[in-house]
Amino acid sequence: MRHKGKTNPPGRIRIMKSLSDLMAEKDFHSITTAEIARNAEVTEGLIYKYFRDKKDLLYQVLKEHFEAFQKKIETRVNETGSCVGKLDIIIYTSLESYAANRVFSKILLLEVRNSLDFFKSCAYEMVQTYSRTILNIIRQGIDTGELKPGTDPVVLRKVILGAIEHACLGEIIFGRELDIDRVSREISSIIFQGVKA
Amino acid sequence: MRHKGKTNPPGRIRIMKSLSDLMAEKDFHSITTAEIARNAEVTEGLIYKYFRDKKDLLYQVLKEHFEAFQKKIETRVNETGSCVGKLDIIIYTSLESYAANRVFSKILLLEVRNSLDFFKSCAYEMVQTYSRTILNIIRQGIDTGELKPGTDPVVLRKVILGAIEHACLGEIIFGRELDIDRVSREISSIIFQGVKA
DNA sequence: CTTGTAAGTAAGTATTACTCACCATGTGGT
DNA sequence: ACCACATGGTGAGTAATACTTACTTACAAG
Repeated sequence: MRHKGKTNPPGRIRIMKSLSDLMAEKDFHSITTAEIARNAEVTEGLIYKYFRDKKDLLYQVLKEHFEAFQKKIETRVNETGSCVGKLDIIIYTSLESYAANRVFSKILLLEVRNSLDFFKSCAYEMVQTYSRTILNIIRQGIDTGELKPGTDPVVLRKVILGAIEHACLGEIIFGRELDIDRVSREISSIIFQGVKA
Repeated sequence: MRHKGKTNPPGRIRIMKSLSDLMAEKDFHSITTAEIARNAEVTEGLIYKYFRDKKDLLYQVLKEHFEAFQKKIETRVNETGSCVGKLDIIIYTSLESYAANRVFSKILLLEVRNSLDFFKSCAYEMVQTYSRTILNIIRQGIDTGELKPGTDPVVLRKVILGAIEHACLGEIIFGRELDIDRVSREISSIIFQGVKA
């Protein structure tokens, strides 16, 4: 019989912590269930009491992280009224968050995408929330006339999200440094002012 | 003893074709070597005669697709002299290529990234070539004054690549339709003219 | 006191990527 | 002609891994 999710027993917490820790060292695929269990000081079987499978465990760990991230975004965004300012903040905060938390960034940008399961998971719901936040700000900006009328909000969001993610890729993959201030300013400038002379 | 790569025997071709076909149906991780072999009508052992491991096979399949793509980009780009025009073409051709070849796109955008091995593979070399092509065009555009002076070429490239990739994600993952003409025009407009009113 | 259920265990099992020893067929050198 | 040897291919392994199942213990409510 599987767990119903009504309580949060110590074993479950230890397992999630264990995976979270192990991910700092190596990538998800090369972490074994045996290792997770050993590290959490529980038996392998217990993992499957609380999680459908290894991926499900990953998604739940990810979800926790996203919730914290989303909260930070929302409080910061409310510090300004301007739409362009809000988007600036999102770009900056996202880069900052990716840089400060490489483990999760690596998982999000490189690891989870390979399975369609992710896009049905609770973790992906958090991504959608984040994504929707951006879309709402854009729509608002078009309404208030801050952004060019006729701009396609969905495409603009894609450009913003794509820019953010791609900007971090080099750092995540090769461990390169990222000048958050400069790069986020540059991205904002390109998207808001354009690059054509 | 492993294969030296001097010839291209039928078994090898069948194996690559087999994986390529299977990828249209499911994701790489859930395709088994047994399945690949059965589908190619060879034995499992033969796979390891021609490929170091399962991933190596994947990379070689990817590389083949990428070579064709790169050729198309290069001939089209040379049809115009303007830098903005060249970048327009790259955006359009990339979207078109992603849309026309979903299997290849799925591998590139979702599957290969999860392993650091990819970034040392022959397939990644093709990505770098593509990436460098864009960078050179941008640099040229700044020199000729077509693009704003002071633009960071590397960041601009990140924005362009990110926009292209993110634009295709929805289609690849959820099988949604993509209006290539409209979206590529919109991306170009955002990046070149900006969105600030 | 009993009944039910949640927490946790221990010993599997099926599957999977990968290996290795072997066979068959040409092909070139002496 | 005969040997050496590389190439193309086989099939029966093996170790490791994700996941299962049957079980025990603890304990709270009625």
